[in-house]
Amino acid sequence: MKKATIKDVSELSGFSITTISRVLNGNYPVKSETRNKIMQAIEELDFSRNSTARNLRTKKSNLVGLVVADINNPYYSRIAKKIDDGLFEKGYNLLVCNTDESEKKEKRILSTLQDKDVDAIVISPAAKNIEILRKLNNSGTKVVLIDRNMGILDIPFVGSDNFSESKILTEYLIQNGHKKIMFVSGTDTAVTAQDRLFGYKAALQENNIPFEESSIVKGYYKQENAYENTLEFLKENLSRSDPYTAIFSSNNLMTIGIIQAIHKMNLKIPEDISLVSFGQLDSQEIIDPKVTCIKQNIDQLATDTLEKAIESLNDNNGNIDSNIIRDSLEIGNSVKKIE
Amino acid sequence: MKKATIKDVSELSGFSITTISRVLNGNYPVKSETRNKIMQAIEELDFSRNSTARNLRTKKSNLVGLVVADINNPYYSRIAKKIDDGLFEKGYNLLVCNTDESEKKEKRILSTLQDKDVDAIVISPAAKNIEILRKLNNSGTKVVLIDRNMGILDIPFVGSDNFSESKILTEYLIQNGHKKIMFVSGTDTAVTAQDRLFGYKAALQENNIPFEESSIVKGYYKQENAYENTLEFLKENLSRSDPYTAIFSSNNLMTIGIIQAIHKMNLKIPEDISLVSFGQLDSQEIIDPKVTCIKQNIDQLATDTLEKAIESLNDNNGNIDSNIIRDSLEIGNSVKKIE
DNA sequence: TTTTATATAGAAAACGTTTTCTGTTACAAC
DNA sequence: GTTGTAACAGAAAACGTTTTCTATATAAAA
Repeated sequence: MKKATIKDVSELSGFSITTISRVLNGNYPVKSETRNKIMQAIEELDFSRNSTARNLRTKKSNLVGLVVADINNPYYSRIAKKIDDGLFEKGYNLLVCNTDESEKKEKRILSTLQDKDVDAIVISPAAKNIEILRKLNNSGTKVVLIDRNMGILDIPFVGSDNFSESKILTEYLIQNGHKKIMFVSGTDTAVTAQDRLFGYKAALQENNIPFEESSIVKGYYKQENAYENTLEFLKENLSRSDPYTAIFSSNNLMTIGIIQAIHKMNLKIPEDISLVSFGQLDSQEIIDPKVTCIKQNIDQLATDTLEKAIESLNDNNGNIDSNIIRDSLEIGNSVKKIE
Repeated sequence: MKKATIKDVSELSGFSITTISRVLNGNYPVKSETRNKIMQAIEELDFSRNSTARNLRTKKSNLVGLVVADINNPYYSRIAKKIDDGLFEKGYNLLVCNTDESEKKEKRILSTLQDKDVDAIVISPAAKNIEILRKLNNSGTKVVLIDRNMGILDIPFVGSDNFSESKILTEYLIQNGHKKIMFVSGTDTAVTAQDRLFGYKAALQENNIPFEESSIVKGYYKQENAYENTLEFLKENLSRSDPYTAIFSSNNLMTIGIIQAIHKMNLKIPEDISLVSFGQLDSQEIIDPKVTCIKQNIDQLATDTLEKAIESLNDNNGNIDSNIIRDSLEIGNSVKKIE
């Protein structure tokens, strides 16, 4: 059973292809009698437009690419959901792509998306593929950066003030008496990872606490890596003369890995070690312990991103404004006050 | 800066459009000298194929639609991730769509996907849009059902044996002395919801425990609904002469809502009330309490689904086999043994 | 030598739409 | 009456590919 085309509708109804198209698009006067006959033929043939042909002619795909590290991260899946909902209402569909934090994969994805003629790309860049993004943006594919601006200032961006918030989170630990704070870092190439580290360092410095390179454990924004490397770190920590008393996790996924590592070592939070997290855990309230964290305003982020995306799809005067989301410090019971 | 087309490559290199296409596709002999010159022109122009035009001609979109209730549910996002990874390697991209368990929205989505000429649809149907799915499948768009087979037997399916596993889970409660077991149900239209209910009923019956209609709380597979309705139920439960001692949650999301409701009532699990869940919670091990559940073998499900999808994309002899995933009963500490 | 196959390449058709031209007709304005 | 304008309709071009035909030169087979 082959799908009917406009031509079939034309033949059945006796009107030209042009007129069928006009009925479909409603952008040109058509006698209502004509329209009715055509509608009837459409009904009869169960016709619906082939959007590939349509896209070719109109140079619009009604496709938006969403490029994130991992759709399985609730942070991104919540964003995906909201954006998909909003765009679907506007007639767009979402093409979801996972970079796995790999620069190479991101390159391939962007190239694919360009070939697919997506109208816009919403991306949380894994790497500094700045030139590619800029080229896309200039060639008519609207780009919206989320979460990580990569220092690109001429493309609209929505995300957190990672530096300041990371500093606040670190200060909270310091206020509670912690001086030896281990830092589990994110992907080297991600700007957020750097900014969070800088925020941490700034807090130390302002409080005259020396920064040690050895405080940094690489977690690459991944639960698995955070688990393994934290576990190793904790083992060594046992034999230190001045052990670390707190851990700063750079994102939500790694926090889970870190908690697992702590459990594995039979340590208790916060009695044996304190923990704070940049980014909340999903269904925080049923997790033990309740982790003190920077609670990211994901709904706001998603809403703003959606708005920016739609805006850029509609008009062509590129609005380059950045949109900094205000997150909040949420106090849990994962930090012990020490002297 | 406009994107270069084959025509531009043709003009720059001096060869015909046909030959360019052949170099691109490598399906026809081309002198290596010619090829080199053309490759050079391609490089120079930074040319890449317009896949819309390509799709129109070849009648392939290299697009696969993934239709699920909510990509934000870790169950689905894990599946999405795995399928996306696998399909990307094969040159396909994933179009993610959320039905929100709405039959109407699902209809719109399927219609859109058909217009977009997707090569295949992987769907966990929200409603019994059987005819639509069948029509799609017959018209050349491969369909793979996941999680919910909707009683459609002529379309490949991958999912759990909801009836049996639900029965096992209920029996576990019964073995621990529970007789008054509240059941939080899923979406009425979803087959899984029915099967899980039937499994629960079967277990009661085999153990000579009368089934009461009032034991059922509607949760619609949504955290929010489960929270609210369970909360109400628990309030009433306080004043019962023979209070319910256990709760059976039909899926992972609702389990979270139920735990929240229990916490809200200042009740303790399992001391005050026992809880089992069909479907595990994400990062189970850091959640308090560890919920006894049917742990769904999501990786297996995703792998098998991917395999079936690729298989159906490649050849045309529709393999209709069902693929029942074996899940496991995972014992936590959320069930109290009573006399 | 003649035939047959093979490597190579281009012209043109085709995919299913939208859009640009062109052309009627009817009717108002002068 | 002519002219101008709006409503309506179709023919044909265009979007950027792939594929089918057709054609030439060369090499292998007869």
